Amino acid sequence: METKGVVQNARERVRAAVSADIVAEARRQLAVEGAASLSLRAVARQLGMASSAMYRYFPSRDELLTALIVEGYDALGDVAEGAAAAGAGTTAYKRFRTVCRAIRGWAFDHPHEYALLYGSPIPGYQAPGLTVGPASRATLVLTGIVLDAHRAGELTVPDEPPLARAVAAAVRPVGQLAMPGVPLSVVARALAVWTGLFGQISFELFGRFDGVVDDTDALFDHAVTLMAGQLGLEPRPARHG
Amino acid sequence: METKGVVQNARERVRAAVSADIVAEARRQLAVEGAASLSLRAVARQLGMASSAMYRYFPSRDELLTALIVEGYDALGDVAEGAAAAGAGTTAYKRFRTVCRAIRGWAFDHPHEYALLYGSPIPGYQAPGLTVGPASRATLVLTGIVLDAHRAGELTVPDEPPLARAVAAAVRPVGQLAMPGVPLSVVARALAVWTGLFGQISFELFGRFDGVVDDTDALFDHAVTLMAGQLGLEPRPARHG
DNA sequence: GTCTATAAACCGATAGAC
DNA sequence: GTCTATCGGTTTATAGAC
Repeated sequence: METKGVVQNARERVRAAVSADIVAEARRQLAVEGAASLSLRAVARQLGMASSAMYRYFPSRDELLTALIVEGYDALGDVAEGAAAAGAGTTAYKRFRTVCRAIRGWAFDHPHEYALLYGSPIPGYQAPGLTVGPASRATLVLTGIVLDAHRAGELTVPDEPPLARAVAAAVRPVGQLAMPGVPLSVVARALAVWTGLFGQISFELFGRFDGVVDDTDALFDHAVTLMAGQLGLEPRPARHG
Repeated sequence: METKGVVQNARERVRAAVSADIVAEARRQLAVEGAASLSLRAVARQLGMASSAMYRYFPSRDELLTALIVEGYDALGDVAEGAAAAGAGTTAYKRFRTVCRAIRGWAFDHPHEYALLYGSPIPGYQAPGLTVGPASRATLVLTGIVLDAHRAGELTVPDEPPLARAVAAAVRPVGQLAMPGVPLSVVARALAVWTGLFGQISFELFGRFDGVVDDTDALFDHAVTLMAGQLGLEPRPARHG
């Protein structure tokens, strides 16, 4: 029993190592070529393996893609969480800026991975359920800042007409899940900021600003300022109310 | 001379017709399969042509892609301009809503074409210069609304700290081009709204709201309301000042 | 300008020996 | 679990007859 256990552990370890090599090489190719032209054969070739050997590790190309997607979401999640942790103790406003900039930084360092996560869907590929956990990490960091700000009284609830009933119903579930206690109007704004942030990054990364705006660094910083304002996050926290 | 001219015209007409057929079929396939798997051969097969015959019309796959992109921008531009024209005479606020909804509607009717225009860049494909004209049509409709609102005094210039110098410098050129006379702070907000609009549509279309928000219709309408507010467009125009 | 034929690749996936 | 060999398909692009 003991021996078999050891062997099995050794085997599993080797298997895990090879599996990691495959994902690493796939990620390398993704970074160069993009997701569309990722192929099992090319990965196998580069690794000196037979293409058929891949199927012991990934039953299909889509499984490999899923692994890459999960890895990407986790990498981005790490970055976002790290930035938030580094900003612990400062204002929510400052933390928000830091996290936004960190997310953008990761996107620029890994453009193809970013495109894999937030760009066009890959035709014929359906993401399995296990991607939703890692996918929500970066988002939860942002909503967490809003939640913290609200609890700390650093959040100026905007003065606006009440939400239409359909809007309130639409945002209530995600609000209760990610920002319990935060007014639904702020939840709706947080969703708009969330899409705005990734819209900004995507526009930059996908070249939509080419020939329109040169200094996209400055533009991004200003966009983040506008987003913070939309959320009611002020540079100097308002008096607690 | 005359005869030759007629023949040449007839030839050109046939050529243009076949060329249009090719683009139409390619667009049909794009709608089903997505841009990544668009192939000259498949188009030829469906049209009953030899694959080699395609090269008389499009010297490479990229040229066909360019034709599709230009066609897509023009279709979206038509929709946006049509919506703006239909809203002529009403408030800028209303026109803005109508145009946003029209753009979203087109995107949902042509998801793959939208992805081609506003999704991940296609690896290895470089858009030639002649796409920038059609590409800017929809955008100019949006900036045109802001410009009109400003001229009509329907635009409440937001109360905010002055722009950082780098931001002002970054947005000045596009402001002078698309919204001459409009304060740069509003130009910057218009850019943010522009990215926010397409970010919202992309998030919806690419499934980023799946499991987060169900009623994306209501969410979109509310997002547009927030955007209008950001621009200083109010449902009831403020007193001219 | 359209055709056949072909070159020279590529792909995912599987069968079966070892 | 890795290999060879293969199936059955795909692609872009070109050559040359008609």
